[in-house]
Amino acid sequence: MSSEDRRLDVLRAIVEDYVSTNDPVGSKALSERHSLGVSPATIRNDMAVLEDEGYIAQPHTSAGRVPTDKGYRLFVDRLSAARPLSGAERRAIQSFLEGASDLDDVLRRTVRLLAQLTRQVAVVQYPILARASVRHLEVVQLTACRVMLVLITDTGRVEQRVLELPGSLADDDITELRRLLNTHLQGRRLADAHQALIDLPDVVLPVLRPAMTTVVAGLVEALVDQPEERVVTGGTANLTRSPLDFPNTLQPVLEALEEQVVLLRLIGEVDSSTVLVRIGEENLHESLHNTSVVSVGYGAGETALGGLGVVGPTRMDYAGNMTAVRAVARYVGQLLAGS
Amino acid sequence: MSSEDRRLDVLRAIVEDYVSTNDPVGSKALSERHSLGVSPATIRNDMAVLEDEGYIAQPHTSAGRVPTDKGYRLFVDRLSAARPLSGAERRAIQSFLEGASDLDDVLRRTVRLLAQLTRQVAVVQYPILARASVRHLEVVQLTACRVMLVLITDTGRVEQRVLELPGSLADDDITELRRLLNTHLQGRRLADAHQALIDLPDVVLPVLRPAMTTVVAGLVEALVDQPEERVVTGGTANLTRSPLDFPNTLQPVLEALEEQVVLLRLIGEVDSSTVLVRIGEENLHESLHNTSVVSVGYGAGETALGGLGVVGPTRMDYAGNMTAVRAVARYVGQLLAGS
DNA sequence: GCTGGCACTCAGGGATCGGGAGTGCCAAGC
DNA sequence: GCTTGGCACTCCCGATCCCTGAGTGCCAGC
Repeated sequence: MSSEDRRLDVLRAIVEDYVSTNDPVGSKALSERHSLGVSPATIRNDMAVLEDEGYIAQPHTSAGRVPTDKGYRLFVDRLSAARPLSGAERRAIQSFLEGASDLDDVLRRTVRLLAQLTRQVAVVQYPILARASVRHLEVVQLTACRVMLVLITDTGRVEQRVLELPGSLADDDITELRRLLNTHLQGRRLADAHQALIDLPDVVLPVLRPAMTTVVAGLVEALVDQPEERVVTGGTANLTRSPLDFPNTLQPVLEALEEQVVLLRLIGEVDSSTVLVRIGEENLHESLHNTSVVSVGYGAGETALGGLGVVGPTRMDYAGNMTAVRAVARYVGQLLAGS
Repeated sequence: MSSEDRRLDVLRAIVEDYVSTNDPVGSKALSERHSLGVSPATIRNDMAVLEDEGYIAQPHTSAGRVPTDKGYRLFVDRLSAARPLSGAERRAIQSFLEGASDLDDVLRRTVRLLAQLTRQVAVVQYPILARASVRHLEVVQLTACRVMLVLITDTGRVEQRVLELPGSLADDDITELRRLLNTHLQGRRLADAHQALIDLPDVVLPVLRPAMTTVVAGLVEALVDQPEERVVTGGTANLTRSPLDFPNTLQPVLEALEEQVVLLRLIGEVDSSTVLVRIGEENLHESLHNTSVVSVGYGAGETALGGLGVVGPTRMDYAGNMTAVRAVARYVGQLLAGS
């Protein structure tokens, strides 16, 4: 084992100890708790090097060392074998998710499960509209010239939208509208639906044309141009578990977690199915500079249906959380693909 | 002015000062900041009486006085004229709520608005299903023997439910099912729909009977027996604004606020349109024993469509919050009635 | 390159102490 | 009989000080 390797071991040990105790860790304690095979003095030398390289820091002179963001980053990158799920966890996941009826229910359970498994704040994104395809499009007349469009996707999402029509429509017209929309859109991916929608007003009876134009405009705007992505969060109470992690910075974190936009950027950037870890200042949003985010895409195929993940202090159990996030994503992916 | 009246004035002054400063308030400071027309010594005597009667308490000997739950209660009960909304607030409400498209949007904006106006945690309940009536019921076929029921109510709620049918159905059967359900249910209140539903399988062609029975059972269970009520919350970051209010008790409060059940009991018990205030231990849920809840029903008619309110420290601006909650409820009521 | 020894540095935790705000009580006054 | 000024008393809070102990960096020896 080269001295380089041992230094990495020391870093790993520091991270592990610090994560579990929340105290700056010193050379003596390290040599006692881990069998590194060298004396505290040697560890001290290694620590000095690690500090020079920016992987650890000491809060004040004569205190132990604490991993920096860069240190956590190296630790995470070096994380080789993911800890497998325990049987209990496996059962927990299954029993938690089975029996869910609709999409809302599935995601609510998922976020709860994830928060419970990781003891962090959990965030789950609804299946991305753009990547879903149309299962059904319902047109419900509210008043003479107001209709509600209800879109149902193959991922189970139900989106509604109220539109004001230029003129009043009869029942038959509504039926015709519905029929046309469905024959042209059913099975199509929303991302590809734009052209089909644009062409629709031309194939319609002149009487219906103004209405159809409005409906198409509404659909394009609401579902293609600015598709409304949604997320659910849970377990925010976990942020307060160790008050030391967020001395005075809890408020901005909570505020950030209430912003759908922020969360979407946090969780929704996952393309593939590899777990993504953002540590401390790697997060773009300033309020989250002392949090870490572990996220992954879920979905059956190669492109993710959506993302999910957890947010917590940089001092978190990365290995455990990565395993949990990955496992939950797989289960949810199967569940949603099967429905 | 009797001495009894003056004591109430003293109590009011104590509450006001304590709410704004968060410091136990003493007799001298009180006589300086309020023109009570008597000397500190007299105020001390009144305070002694108020303490005997349990309206105020001192954290420790030789400290100022702090209102007790009972004191806040008396203060709130004595609150006569509600402070009118300022023009700015009025405009804020209108601009915040206008332009909302669908129900989700309205409620999201409402909760945000309420949190912003009161600087507390805001909770808004979705219109209660049982008090809504059916606008449309859609049946969407997922696979040969799985259908998704989508209920749209007159309050704009869209509820989905996936059902497993006993046998496979053809397209025509689905259409017939949909037609039957809608002709029998449209316009009916969900609370009254039970009987109509039960009778449905009998008026249907024998081929459809098993499917109809399943659908009816599903509907009855999901929408009448255990209607799924929902709430949205916002502004939880406000809980951390004054860390002194929840020294170590923030976690249980956050946990309680994540429980739909707890929130529903908190907000959903409003029947009329009078503002309800729950102070400290008046709240049934133990974790909320040092919070106060201000809630009211919203809705156009005499029976509330749902409830909304705010949760905050017992040391809150009751008058202001009651006004804000009442005003927002009125606007939301109008908005939902008009759609 | 590892190790034991040693001097040095501070953060954190009592212990001490004084100031100041607040109280309760009492006797005098309107 | 209420109100008021005076006065002794209480005790929280913040500042100060000290000291202990964990931890470090460096150096000489193996």
